[in-house]
Order: sequence, then C-alpha cells, then structure tokens
Amino acid sequence: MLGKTTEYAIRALVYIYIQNIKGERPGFKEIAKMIDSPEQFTGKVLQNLTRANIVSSMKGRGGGFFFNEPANPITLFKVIEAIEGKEYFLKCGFGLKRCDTNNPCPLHDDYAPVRDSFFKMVNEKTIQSLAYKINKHEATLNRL
Amino acid sequence: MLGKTTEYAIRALVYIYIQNIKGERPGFKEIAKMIDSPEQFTGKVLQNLTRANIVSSMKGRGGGFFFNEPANPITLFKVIEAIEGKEYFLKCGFGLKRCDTNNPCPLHDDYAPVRDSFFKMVNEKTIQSLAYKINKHEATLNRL
DNA sequence: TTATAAAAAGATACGTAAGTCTTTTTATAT
DNA sequence: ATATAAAAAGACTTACGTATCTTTTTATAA
Repeated sequence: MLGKTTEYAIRALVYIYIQNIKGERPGFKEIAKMIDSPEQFTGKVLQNLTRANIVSSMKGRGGGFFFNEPANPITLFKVIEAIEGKEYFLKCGFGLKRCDTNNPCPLHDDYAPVRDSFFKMVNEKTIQSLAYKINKHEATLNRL
Repeated sequence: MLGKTTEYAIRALVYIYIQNIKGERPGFKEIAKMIDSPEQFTGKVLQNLTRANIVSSMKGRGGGFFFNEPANPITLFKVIEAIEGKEYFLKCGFGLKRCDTNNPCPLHDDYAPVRDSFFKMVNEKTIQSLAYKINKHEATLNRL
C-alpha cells in the first residue's frame, strides 16, 4: 500500500531512534546498511524528512541524524503525510473525484471502513512504539 | 490504494455489465466517455482485461465489449490481480522481504488485519454487485 | 466485393517514483 | 589553519505507470 520511499523513511527513523537511545547519531550510510536500502537515496529521503522537521541532522565530523524531542512520539501518519502527501487517506477507492456518504460510489460503504482502519492504525503506531518492539526482540528491523 | 489503471478497469467493467443487461455491447470510446477516463488508454486496459479472460470483445462493425458468462460473478480481486499483480495483497507493510506471524516486522500484528480486511472486501465485492447498486440508484458510476 | 466500424497492435511520449553521481557546505578534530 | 568527516544540494539516470498516435486486423452491412 505504501511506496518504497515511505517504507525506507519509517525503517530509517526507527533505526535512528534506537541508536539515539544508545547515545549514537548515525549517518545515512550506516542507516542504509542497517535497514537494507539504497545508500544515496536514503540520504535524499532523510534530507526531506529533515526539511519536514520530522528528524534533525548535524553536518560535519561527528554529525548524523537524531530526534531533538524524543519524548514527543512521531506517528506513522506524520511520516506518510510528509512523503505521500496530505491526500493519501482521502482518495475514493473507485477513483471518483468526489465521493462521500451522501454521494457515494458503489464501493464507498465497504471501502471507507478499510481505509479508516488503516488511518487509525497509522495514527496509533509511532516510530517509538515500533522501536520498542524491536528492542524487546518481538520484531526485526530487517531481514538480511 | 489502487492505481488509476485498476480504477479505470473496475469502472469500465461495471459500465459494460450495465450495458450488457440492456442488450448493448459498448465500445471503448463510449465506455471512456461514460466513466470519465482517457479514451485510448481505456482501450489498452480493456485489451489487457480481454487477454486475461475477464471480459470478451468482438471486432468489426457492431463489435464491442461484453461478458460471455454474466452469471459467473467477477470479484474485484480478480481485476486487481490481473492489473496490479499476484503479489499485491502479500507485501509486508514495513517493506521487508519476508514477514509473517513467526518472524514479524514491528508493524505486522497491526498491519496484517487491515490488509486482510481489504483482501476480504475485494473478494466479496463483484462487478455485478457494484452494477446492482448503481441500477438501484444507491451509488453513481461517475461524477461529471 | 467494397465501404465502414470496431478492437488489436505497435511505437512513441509524458510524468513521477526510485536511484546514482558529483560538488558544495558545514562542523569538528588535529 | 588545515585535514577530515559528515549532511546538503544539484544534475542526471532509470524504471514504471500513465497516456497518445498511427497502423493493422477483423467483422458486418450495404
């Protein structure tokens, strides 16, 4: 459902968060290696996330990526919104320009609940909660 | 979630079915006009659906598109599978190459139910059931 | 048997996502 | 000050989804 770019973004942010807990500030080359993504492209994605104020960065020796407010959790929705665009969860599943309960497409009544449950999920899950699962060894960040 | 091509395909098939009930066999130009899609591209999409044995066609004067077994309902899944590919509902939401209950990504437990409910929905809904809703005036095919 | 109307087919173009390469800027350590 | 290590930036390439244009094939009607 999500594009590769968004998947790289989420995995990269989770890895950055895990490293930050350990007091580290990883660079994009290390990140790309650890999440199994193309190196330079991951750099570009992180550049965009930095511009969107989702993560922070420091240039120069000893620099890298980090969260300056780790207490403030980042929902997956925020990441999706930044990369896929604001409209991502608003589109009609049948492709109509306008579609709502009062003027539905023939798929609306069945599609809307699915889309809304996806929306709910990405608003509940955060970079932090995913990192927590990994640190508890309940899930893995990659499959190399 | 679905690509434009799949949306055109579903809308086109619904329109063809509705016209078939009336004893008509529409051509791609008429179809494109009625579902508000690009004319030539819709022709290509229908060509692919014909090759995939989802719909039938006749060349020459009086030709057009039709279902040769209208009693056998076509699920949306079948259309999605033909256009987006077999893997569409199998992909990991986090982007991992392999991901299942035994070896999950940190999103798996929450993503899988959403993906499965989408899968269930597209297996229940058919071109015929969507057409029925439109014929009952409970939904519209376009929004011109 | 000829004109016509339709889908099929092939070539090409456009737009955006995905990815690479090179240069520039910035901070730090020496 | 200078070398070094890092992100930022810009130009470019590739792949694919989306779309158009032209020609060919096929069936029907006249």
